Amino acid sequence: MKKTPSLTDLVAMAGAELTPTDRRIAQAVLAEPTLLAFGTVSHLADQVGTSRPSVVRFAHKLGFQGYTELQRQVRAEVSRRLVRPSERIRNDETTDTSAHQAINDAIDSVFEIVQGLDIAQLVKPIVEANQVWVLSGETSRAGAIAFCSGLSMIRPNVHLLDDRSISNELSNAGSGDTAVVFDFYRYRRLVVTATRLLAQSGVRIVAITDGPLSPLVELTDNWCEISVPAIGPFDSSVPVVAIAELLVSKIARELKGKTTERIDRIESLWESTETFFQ
Amino acid sequence: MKKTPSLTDLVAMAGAELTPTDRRIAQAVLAEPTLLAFGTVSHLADQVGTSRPSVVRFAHKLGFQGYTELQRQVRAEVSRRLVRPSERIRNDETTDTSAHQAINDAIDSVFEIVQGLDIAQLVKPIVEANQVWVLSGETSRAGAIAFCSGLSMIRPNVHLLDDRSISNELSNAGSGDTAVVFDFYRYRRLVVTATRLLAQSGVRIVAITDGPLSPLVELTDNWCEISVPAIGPFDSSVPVVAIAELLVSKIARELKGKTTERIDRIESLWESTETFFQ
DNA sequence: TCATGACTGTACCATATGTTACACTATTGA
DNA sequence: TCAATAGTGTAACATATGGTACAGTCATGA
Repeated sequence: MKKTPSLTDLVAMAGAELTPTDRRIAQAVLAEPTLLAFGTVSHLADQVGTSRPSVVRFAHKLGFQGYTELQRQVRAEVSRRLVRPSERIRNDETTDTSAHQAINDAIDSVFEIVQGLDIAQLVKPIVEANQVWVLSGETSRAGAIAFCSGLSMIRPNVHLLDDRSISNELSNAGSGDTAVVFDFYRYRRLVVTATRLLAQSGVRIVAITDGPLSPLVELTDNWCEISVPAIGPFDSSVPVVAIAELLVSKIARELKGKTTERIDRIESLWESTETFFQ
Repeated sequence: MKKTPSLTDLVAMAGAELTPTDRRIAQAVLAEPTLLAFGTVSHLADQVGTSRPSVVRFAHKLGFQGYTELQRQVRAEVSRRLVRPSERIRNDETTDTSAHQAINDAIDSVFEIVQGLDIAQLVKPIVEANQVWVLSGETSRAGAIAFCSGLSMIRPNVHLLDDRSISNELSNAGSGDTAVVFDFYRYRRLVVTATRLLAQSGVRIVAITDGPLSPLVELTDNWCEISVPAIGPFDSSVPVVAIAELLVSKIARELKGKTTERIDRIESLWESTETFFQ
């Protein structure tokens, strides 16, 4: 029992009482629903090769008061198809595992971005950099930590800047370096201004942030958008950590030969200082 | 080099020269592109709470001759998404998809644990604690950061112990306190020994670790098992961060009313120190 | 053959829509 | 404090749009 019958259903219902012209319209519209979702009466009429009134009559036959109403119906249908499949499920079953869903969606979108976007754009400056400086806001701190932790294993000269070290260390950065900045809405003033300073001194910027409206975006072309879900009342850093680790793995692949050597070195260093328990 | 820049790209390009109203429009449109694809100037203006001319000006700022042209662009973008919704599967780099799978599985198991296990066992000592001490190994550092960051918002006396502070601070811990320890295979010697010392001085231990064989397990009954997936050649901290944030949200629910007062204080502090950019 | 009815296009209208010019307001800098 | 400027809304306008009445066309049956 559907509350809203689909366009196909409506055409089927109208069925027998459709005139030849109606059928041509139906055919066109079923093949390309955007004609109806986006187009005007005139446009659709032209496409089908008929007159505007015929289109309106078609809408009447389908049980609508006019073209406008039919269009509204089709647009709703199209909108539903646009949202992510998992979201569709969530909307259907109102479970209270919303945090779980939100995180899964966010993770999915992270991988989507990594595959779709030109990730090499983000990786290249980090690989080539003389020194790498990492900055982060509050919710993104965990991501920055994960990034530094991983990146330190595969290349030298990785520095994590926090509130204390930032003012001292900033002067050591210069042309040939790259700064990787993690920050999200309620963008931290200190982080933004520091990034701006770095950009001005010729440091290449790679930004992980939450959208084109972020103040970080205007400082670089190498940025990537991450959506931040909520766990309970707080913003989650899970997706940030995920993208951070993905970046590291991409960089590792790029560095190839040099990488294994360095990891071995670090591992032996750790073992010699008895950092590990087993 | 994209032939047709996406809406996101366009907003990013316009960047700095967007007025506050422009940004409100951009935000609305990025969150819900159908507003632009389907809606009229009036409708969008109403949704955003502005006037029609502002919407048209927004289109101009993005480099279009008018709203109509901007709409055409967005419709094309939306149409593309309708035709091939499986754009995600396009690139099949096996490393990514397997990492994706691994992370999703790990996240799933985290939520299973949280729902299945008696999570109250972990939450209770933290809620009741006089002071909370947080320790972590290397891969779990990000989780510890996330945990501290969240927990500090909702209760006082949360201390993150790192290699430097651990020897000094350890003596401040005692009966009535709780230590939350994150550590995984290749257990960090410093963390394990410190935890043992804490346990001996009557500090309650909550451990997030990787199984019953962990040296942390023999120090407490309040522990929970997390599986660590791999992203490329590295261990991922994503599940640790997830469980950390889930713990925080559970604790927040437990503390209920007491938290709001503290959060308000922190907020006003942030405001007076102008911590944030916007 | 004509009459009937269904089907389709033309002509027209009220309204909604995108757009522009202009006026008002708030903010900035001297 | 005042002038200048950027930002935003009001008013007006030409056009596009959905809708309807009416006329023309075609097929069918007597």
